[in-house]
Amino acid sequence: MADEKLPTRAENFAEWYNQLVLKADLADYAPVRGCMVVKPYGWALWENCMSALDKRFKETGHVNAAFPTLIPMSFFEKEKEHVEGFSPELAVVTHGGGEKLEEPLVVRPTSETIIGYMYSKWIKSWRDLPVLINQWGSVLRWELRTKLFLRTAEFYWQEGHTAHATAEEAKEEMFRILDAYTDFAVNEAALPVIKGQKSETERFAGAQITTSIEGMMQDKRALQSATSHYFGQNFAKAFEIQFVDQNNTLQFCETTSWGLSTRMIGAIIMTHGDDQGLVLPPRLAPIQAVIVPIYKNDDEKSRVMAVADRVFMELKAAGIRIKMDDRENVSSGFKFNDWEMRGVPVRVEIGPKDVEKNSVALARRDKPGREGKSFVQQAGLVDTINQLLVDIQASLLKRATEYRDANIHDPKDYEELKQVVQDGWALSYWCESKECEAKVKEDTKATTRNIPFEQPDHGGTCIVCGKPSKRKVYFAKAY
RNA sequence: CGGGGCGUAGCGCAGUCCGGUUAGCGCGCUUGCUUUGGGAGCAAGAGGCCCUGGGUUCGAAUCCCAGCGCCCCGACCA
Repeated sequence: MADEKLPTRAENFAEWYNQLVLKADLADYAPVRGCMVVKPYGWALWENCMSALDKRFKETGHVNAAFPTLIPMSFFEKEKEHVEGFSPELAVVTHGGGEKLEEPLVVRPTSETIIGYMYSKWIKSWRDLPVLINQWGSVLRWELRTKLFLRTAEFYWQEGHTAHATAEEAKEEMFRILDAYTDFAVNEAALPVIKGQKSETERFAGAQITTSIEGMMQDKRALQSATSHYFGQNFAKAFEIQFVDQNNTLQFCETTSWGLSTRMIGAIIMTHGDDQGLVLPPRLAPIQAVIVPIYKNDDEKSRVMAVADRVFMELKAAGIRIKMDDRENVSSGFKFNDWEMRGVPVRVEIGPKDVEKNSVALARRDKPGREGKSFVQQAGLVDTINQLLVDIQASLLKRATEYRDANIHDPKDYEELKQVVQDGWALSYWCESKECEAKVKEDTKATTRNIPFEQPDHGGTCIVCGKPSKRKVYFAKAY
């Protein structure tokens, strides 16, 4: 329950975030270091993310399945880059049933290996392709520094794994999913993310191409919100995923994988939240509107509740996710603050005055104080609230987009780049050499986020070394 | 793994330097009454292996030794 105020975002953004997650009742710390418990309210938000994404996966021909949590250790040694990338953060099971295991088992940090192994058994012919499987589950990475939702040891996500006959098809798949992620982020979560390709240093262990969507948080740090990878034949060769093509020739498959995690919830919090607490986009909010009935005595209570109950039934019947706050032991003022902390988009206040005037008071979460309050007729309330939810969704996206654009800079030279990435992003030409990338990181702690697909129609010169450069890249400090 | 901080009621802390009867405070919780349009008030209650183990002492939350755990800042990462 929201029992006291948050630090302001300006005061201490990190602490604002930590306390908000707990006070909005999204999650709690688990007894194991770095692990979190996702509480019912947080899980309801994740469920809404899941169904919006799952719908998009199904629409593009994907099916769900479930692969095991435990993976033989030897699987990780089959792909060189993959093992280098993941071995430091593996959790390993060495005993079972009271006996030491012959081969240690890894708690999956990601499932390319086990799924690759299974695909090698399932795929024989070009007729078996493509295989388009997704799984919803959790994975475990022994992270050294954790933060609720942004980086926990165990986290919930979906991971899609696909196998194709040709490189073209596999790359198309990677982009198709990246587009689905972007559509979800923009139109469901109201996050104006940027699509692009990761640099060689930043890409996934074992991938040939990694693409990502990147969002700007209110502290102007970047958050990689989802990734989609093209592996070429790397995993197919490591796990012998082969098929006979139409010319009766044995070929290796081309594979992809892609994932979006509960980290998305962190992105929503840090993009839309304000000093009063969470602000949820209506399309994903577990509760879209809450009714707070206000009364002084039994007589008022019976009159107010008659109206409140009727309004509740109407809104519910119209498909609005509605909650009645009929708690008797806390004041109205407390309830207002409590629901603001939890980010409910619309609050419906109904008191004796409203009963008399056939009105209700509406408060929209995206606009604080008096500005967000309006007094409307009970008649037509379903339409009024539906419209308000649409408005809020749009205004959150607009606000976040304007904020992002206002904080992306085009520095003139390297000196200016060093300055702007301290409190914003730079979009600059880069020669794509590791040396220049490393220099920026060394000097500023900013890394390349991605090379956006939208590029100017002409090249330029690298902001670091001055050599000719074809494409611009985003530099930013990241989570 | 380096640097810093901290383990005392469900949560947040004081008390520890300088050992001494019954270990406090705020919030929360329980019960009752009054309240309720922006975080209510009063009253009465419940709730403690003072992180663990060992030592010093007539006596340890307090001093000493060892261990465990957590948080923050770095290196590593969705």
